[in-house]
Formats: sequence, C-alpha cells, structure tokens
Amino acid sequence: MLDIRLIRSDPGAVKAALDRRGPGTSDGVDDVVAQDAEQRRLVASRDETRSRIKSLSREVGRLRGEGRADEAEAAMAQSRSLGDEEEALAKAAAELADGIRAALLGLPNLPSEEAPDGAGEQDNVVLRTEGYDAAAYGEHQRVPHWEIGAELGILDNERATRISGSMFTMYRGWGARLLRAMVQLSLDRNADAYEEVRPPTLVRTQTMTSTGHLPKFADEAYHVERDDLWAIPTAEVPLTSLHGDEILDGADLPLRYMAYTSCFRREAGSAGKDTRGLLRVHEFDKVELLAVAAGREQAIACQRDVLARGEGLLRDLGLAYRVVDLCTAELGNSAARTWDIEAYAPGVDQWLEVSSVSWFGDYQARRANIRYRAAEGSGRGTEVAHTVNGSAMGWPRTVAAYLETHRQLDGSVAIVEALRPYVAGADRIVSR
RNA sequence: GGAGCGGUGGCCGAGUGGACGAAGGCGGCAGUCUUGAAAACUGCUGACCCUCCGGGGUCCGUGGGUUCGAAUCCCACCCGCUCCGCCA
Repeated sequence: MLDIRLIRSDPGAVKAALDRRGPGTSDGVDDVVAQDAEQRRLVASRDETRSRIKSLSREVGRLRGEGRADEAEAAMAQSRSLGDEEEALAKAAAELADGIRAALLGLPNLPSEEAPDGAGEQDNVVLRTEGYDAAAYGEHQRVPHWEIGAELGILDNERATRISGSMFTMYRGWGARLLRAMVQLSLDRNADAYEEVRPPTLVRTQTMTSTGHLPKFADEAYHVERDDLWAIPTAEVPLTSLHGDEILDGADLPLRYMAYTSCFRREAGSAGKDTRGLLRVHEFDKVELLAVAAGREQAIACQRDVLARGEGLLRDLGLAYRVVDLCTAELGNSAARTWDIEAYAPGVDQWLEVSSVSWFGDYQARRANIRYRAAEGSGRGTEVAHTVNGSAMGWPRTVAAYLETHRQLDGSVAIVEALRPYVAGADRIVSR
C-alpha cells in the first residue's frame, strides 16, 4: 500500500512512477486525492461536533451534581441533537475512508528508480551469466527431464494426475530423496543468518492481503471457502505477517527468517503453457528467505544478500544460471525491484526462473502494519519497516535443470559433492 | 462441537456509566548521590490521524447497539485458558 501522505503531497510524481509499469496504471490516483481531501474535511467537522458533545456531557454530570436539573435537561437535549449530526458525519467519513483504502489496496507499488524501464519480457536486463557454455553440453544432456524421470523411475506425473489432476507432480524413490537432500542443503547453507521457521500454509484473508496477493490476485490462489482460509502461494505470505501489527526495536533489525513450505498456485490462465514435466505445477516446494529491515539502505543490502545466497546454492548444485533485472512492466505488483535467477536446463534448452529476489520498500510492511522504533536520540519516532524476500531454492524447476545438467553418458544422474552428505555418500542415481 | 472464565499501555495489573488515555508495579530514559557501578531518591516515559502549531480527535480484542455521556451495560464475532466430547 502506498503512503497516502505521499500521494497527497506529490500526486504528479506518484502517477509518473506508477505509469512506468504501463499506461493507465495510475488511473484512480486523482480520485484518491479528491476523496482524501473530502474525507479529511468530514473528519474535521466530525471531531469538532464530538468535542462539543463531550463538553456538554461533562456539563450534564456537573449540573446534576449541583442539583440544577433543568439546566442539565437542556444540555442533554442540545447534546442529543448534536448526536444525530455527528452520526451522519461519522458515517460519511467512514464510507469514504473505506473507499480510499480499497483504492489504495488496488494500486501497485512504485517501481524503484533503478529498475529498468520496459514494456515486456524483452526489456528485462541480464546482469550476468555464470557457468554457461552452450558448446559444453553433450547429446546425453539434451534429454528433457520428464524422460529422465520416467527412465530412472523417480518422477511419476501420470499417477500424480490421476490423484490430483493435471499440473501436479509426484517424486518417487531417488526423486523424493534428491528433493529432500536439496531442501536440507538449502536450509543448512543459510542457518548462519536466518532463523528457520515452519509457518502455517493455510492463512487468513488479512494475511494474504498484507503481501499484496489479495484483493487483486484472488484467482491465483486456492481458497478454502468453508473456513475462509487461503493456501499460501509462497512462504513470503506467512513470514511477512510474522511481525504484523508489531512495533519492533530498530536495533534488532534486520530480522531474517527462512521457511521450507509447500506452495500452492492455481495458475489460472496458464493452462497448457509450459505444462510439460516440472515446468509449471500447482503445488511445489520452496525454501524462502525473508528480511524485515530498517529503511532503504539496509533493505537493499538484505536483497543483495538473498541474491548471493540463491546464486551460491546454484553453484553448489553445479548449475549454470543468469541473473535478470526485471523491467518495470514485469515487476510484481508489490515489488519495487526484482532480480530473477534463471537456471539453465539443457534438455529443454530453456532458462528456468528458479528464484525471484524482491525489495518491496515499505509497501508490504504498511499493509501488514510492521513498524520499528528508530534508535534513541535519532529524533524519529516509529517508522514503517521495509521487506525483502527471495527463494533460496525453488523446486520442481531446480530438479528439472539438475537432472538434465547432470545426466551421464550411461543415463545415470550424478549426485554432486554438496548433496552427498544428505544421501549417505551416494554419488549417482541409477535405474532400479 | 458443548460448558465455564478471560482479553486494559513495552510487560504485569486495578478500574462503582460522569475530568479515564486510564491507579499501582515492572521495564526503559534522564537527573541527584558515587572515583565508577549498584542501591536509594526525583522526574519523564503509549500508538495513530488532523492542525490555522494554539490545539483537536481516535484507540481498553473486533464490529454493532443502549445512553446526554461507555474500558465499564447489551448483542454478535475473533482469540486465549480450564473442563467435557471427538480425533492424527
């Protein structure tokens, strides 16, 4: 949610920044400005009326105490008639406030001025590519992961579909074990700075609203209507709300958390797109890293840290990857700046998005109401925190890139050094 | 799911419908004393919104209601605790 004070004081700059995402993004800002002015006018006269009612009421008590019943009666009558006035003003002000809040919830975040301008995917900027050499891949690596999975008996999407429908996956045997090894590696590598959390995967509407997944993207999430709970699309959702409605001590920031959870996405509108194998599924696993920071500078340092950790894990797995700076048109609704990490999968010859590392400014923290008290003597009171998050590792696609990259001439798949401690030292996956 | 009790400031906790934004304590900050620290004593110490910077207003789980006036009375909901039932 954008700061209404910023919109009020400089609507032109807000509109210009929003429109960098695409034409028409700032529609509604003028409306908000007008409604806000009217709402404040109403609140001012409501407050004035209330103040008069309060002093009259005190007067009633005092007059009664002094036995001046007639005068008390007169004050009561006057106060009563002011009451109707106050009620009407309060109702009008509250309705406007609801409307303003709804409009604000619908506005996306301002892109960082450092995010590259652009109109679509083609305008994303590749910052760097690591470990990629097209000529280095042999024919044995040009096999799509679903074939490798079937050959080795480690992926069983056919039966997953029978159990849950299309775009669900199932790991079996070494597939499940490889996944578990990667999860453990991801958590262990980040335990030095991030507290491990196992949050709930079903959350309230308020929790989904805080990260910006609601109200705009309700169609993307699974909703348990009977209990009004939402299946999280990412651990970012519960982790962001971990400190919701709290005032943190600025000296404790940044706070860093990581969580391994299942993630659920309806992928509405993408049926039939990239659906082969593990490229796009409704339920997947992910280790998410998240930081709550004090201000821009600290937040950006945290974002760099998350990115470095995501890259480090891909290097541990021996995968080629590139880092992409998303252009303004491709930024998620809540993000100010996002770096995607894409792993190269030789079998399908695609760069697969395996991590998305975003800085949200105070947009999410304002929705979640996460504040912090600045250092003593800084002359500042409580401030809205900044949030940052990104995947340490996200699964089906990482497994896809892994299987294709490490497939050997004999059809087995090598287990890299970093994973061996988690698989009792085994060094390859062979057909059973 | 049923019954009972409860939800008050950073924390604990008091609060007969009338000066209650709220006693008291703890914690925190500042000062006195001290070479320094501790102890003792004194003072200060919530968040948020608006402002013509004088001030005004909102907030006692949430939302309604009663009343001239609600932390206090009524209703609904949420959360917690205890017991019963059910259950992995």
